[in-house]
Amino acid sequence: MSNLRSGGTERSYHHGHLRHALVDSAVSAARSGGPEAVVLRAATRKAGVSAGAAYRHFADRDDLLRAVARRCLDHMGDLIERRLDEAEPLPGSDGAWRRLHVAGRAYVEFAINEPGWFHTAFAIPVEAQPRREGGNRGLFQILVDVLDQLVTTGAITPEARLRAEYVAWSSVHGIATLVTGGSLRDLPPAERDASIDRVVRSVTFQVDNVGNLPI
Amino acid sequence: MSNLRSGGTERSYHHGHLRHALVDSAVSAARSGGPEAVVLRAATRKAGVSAGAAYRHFADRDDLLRAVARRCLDHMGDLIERRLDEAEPLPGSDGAWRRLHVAGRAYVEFAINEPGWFHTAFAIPVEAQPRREGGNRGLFQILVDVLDQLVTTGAITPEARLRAEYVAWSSVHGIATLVTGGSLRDLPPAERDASIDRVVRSVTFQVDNVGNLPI
DNA sequence: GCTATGATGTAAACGGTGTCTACATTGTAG
DNA sequence: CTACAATGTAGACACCGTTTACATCATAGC
Repeated sequence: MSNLRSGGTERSYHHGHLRHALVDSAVSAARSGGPEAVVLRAATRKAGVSAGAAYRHFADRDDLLRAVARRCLDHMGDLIERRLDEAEPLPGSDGAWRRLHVAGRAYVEFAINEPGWFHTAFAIPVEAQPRREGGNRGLFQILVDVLDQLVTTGAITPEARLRAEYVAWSSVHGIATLVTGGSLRDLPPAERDASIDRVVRSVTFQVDNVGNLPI
Repeated sequence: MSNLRSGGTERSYHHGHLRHALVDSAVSAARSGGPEAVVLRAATRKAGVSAGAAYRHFADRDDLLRAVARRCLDHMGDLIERRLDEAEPLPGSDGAWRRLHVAGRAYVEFAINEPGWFHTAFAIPVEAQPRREGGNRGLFQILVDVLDQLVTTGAITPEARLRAEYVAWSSVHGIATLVTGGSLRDLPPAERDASIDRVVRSVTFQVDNVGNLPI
């Protein structure tokens, strides 16, 4: 199986799809080992190619890591879109609230089921890419759309909409990182799930209430 | 300055405070370079000692990183305690809310002013250590105490207190990570600060409101 | 069809890293 | 004073990212 293309045909001097093969291999490694597991030489080895060959397709290791992170973000977006599609379509503001809730739960669900990919997705900054053919909208855009629906359905005021992305995202991203490898990684599963539920539910109040503190 | 103790005295075969020296050096490196900058060999070099010497004091590199992370957490706790001490002491529930707010702001303040230390603090899981002589209470305990005061002052019900740690911590930790090196790292400072403010303020509503969603 | 050229892969090296092993030196308990 | 445990050294090993000079290939233009 070494030195063969994934198809199984004997390969000649040129690989043909090396860039893709390297990313595939690194994505697979990141799934179980996180960002630290994406290592250039290992990827080239699995592709049956010399180490230097990688530099025909990536400027450096970070460049590969960025490509891997993009794929992880894609997987994440895919799951969230899928969960949104599965959600029962409630009319009006109820539906909008429901979608915010579903998206938040899916975000944490991905982090828990694919911690390696989740950590890799945020291990390196990656500029927003234009929407790919058949790809999802991207994490941030999904969130923006869901929040916009809260306004159009009259669930919240335009004032509450202001910077609501950051509020919602912070909560969900925070609990996801703390629970997967962070300081809360050893929480018993039941307590962990209850905490996630509490946090995701609380996003509602966070987004809905805007204004000055009483003090 | 090489091969000399920090005091300046010529050192003999034994260093005397090597463990401390290595941690100091690594903490200093982490301040500007984050967790990736804590490298064993560099630390031993700066201590004027051979690479292997480190293994008399640390099981491996992660063991050193853990020690560094603890110091970073200490620094974080110190700042938060300081900010809490500086806060004007309001009576009753107003004071309790104020303290929650101040602690949250201090948390993000540390992350922004010391991103290297902040990321190092959470780069590796570190078990809660018993309170050190003269040290702070530890991040989590500070939060617990602040939230308990919300109950004792009657600001929130015991029901709302349940798992409030996770709610408050998630928001604040989330915005801190997103804004320092995360996906929101390029936010213009004004927008960034406004977002932080919005998030920290929203913690109030998050903690205060508990119950089922309308849907 | 032949060939110049750019794209892609190779081989070998470099410096850096974490880690181990066998050995040297030193403080200290008995 | 001496045996021993603690601590530091020297040198090796495998691995990593990265660079350089060179080999092979696809193909555009004659």
